[in-house]
Amino acid sequence: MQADHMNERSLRRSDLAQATGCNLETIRYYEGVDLLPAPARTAAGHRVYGEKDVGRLKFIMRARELGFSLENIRGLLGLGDGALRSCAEVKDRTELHLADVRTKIADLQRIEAVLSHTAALCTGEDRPDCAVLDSLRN
Amino acid sequence: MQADHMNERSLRRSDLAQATGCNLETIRYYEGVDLLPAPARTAAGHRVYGEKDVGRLKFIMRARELGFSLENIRGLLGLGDGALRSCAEVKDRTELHLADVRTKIADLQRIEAVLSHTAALCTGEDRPDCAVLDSLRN
DNA sequence: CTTACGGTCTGTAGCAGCTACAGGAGCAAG
DNA sequence: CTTGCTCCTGTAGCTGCTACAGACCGTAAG
Repeated sequence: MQADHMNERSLRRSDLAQATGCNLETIRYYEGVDLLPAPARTAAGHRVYGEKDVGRLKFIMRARELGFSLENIRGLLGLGDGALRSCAEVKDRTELHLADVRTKIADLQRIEAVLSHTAALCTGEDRPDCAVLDSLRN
Repeated sequence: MQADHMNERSLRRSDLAQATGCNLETIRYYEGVDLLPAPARTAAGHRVYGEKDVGRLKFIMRARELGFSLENIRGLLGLGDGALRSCAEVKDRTELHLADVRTKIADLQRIEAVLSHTAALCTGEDRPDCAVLDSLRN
């Protein structure tokens, strides 16, 4: 990291990784799938990033933590099919995603119920028959 | 489907798919990854299945529905590193998986909380600023 | 100046767990 | 015999990375 001209620091790829907590290779991957813009290069071809890239990558990572797909994030970033027009569109996408998350929670809760029920039936003894296997066999 | 010799019906791959609800190609895939045994073949090389295969595939599918990985299912089926010895081992695996499921539920619930909170802040108006995006930007 | 050690570059293969094709052969009915 | 379906194999694609190999580059020590 070194001073550039005014207040833009120049970051190497490893600096960007460090600044965001993102994996080094993932940065290159995100560039490849058009989530991060192709950065400037040094004469030798090394990528040079700035503060804007830090912000954008952090945005992406936070959205990933919330379970948005890369496709969805492209939408949130205003890429893809035309720029995002309004708050209303973002809200729509968010609510669709929220519905998805709620469905997943419900599914997992059903699974949790079945698993905890059958596990409770297990004696834990050394016999070869097993309540879990029986329930899977029907 | 036709009578074989005694009470074993012979099933083609499509019959097995139909009988279990499994995708046709997935059956071949499961054979490739050693979840289903390589079946007998007709003279022309077509796979021939029996009732045991139906049971085994149904077992696999039910375990998949409960979120077990193929690796785990191999374990439950007594493949992999030596046959499964006892009910106790199955119970162990089940409880490990159960813990995993509970962790995923907790994660998704945190996500749900954040998403529903930020979505609620949205006015849904046509202005370009957005509570969701702001929260992602920090 | 040279040498060593790291960083960076590219492209590609690998992970799970399928799904879907292409291109060829077989089989049953009309 | 031909039509139309199934079946066969192998391989590529999907998501979201991660991890190499092999080639450069850049810097600091000796």
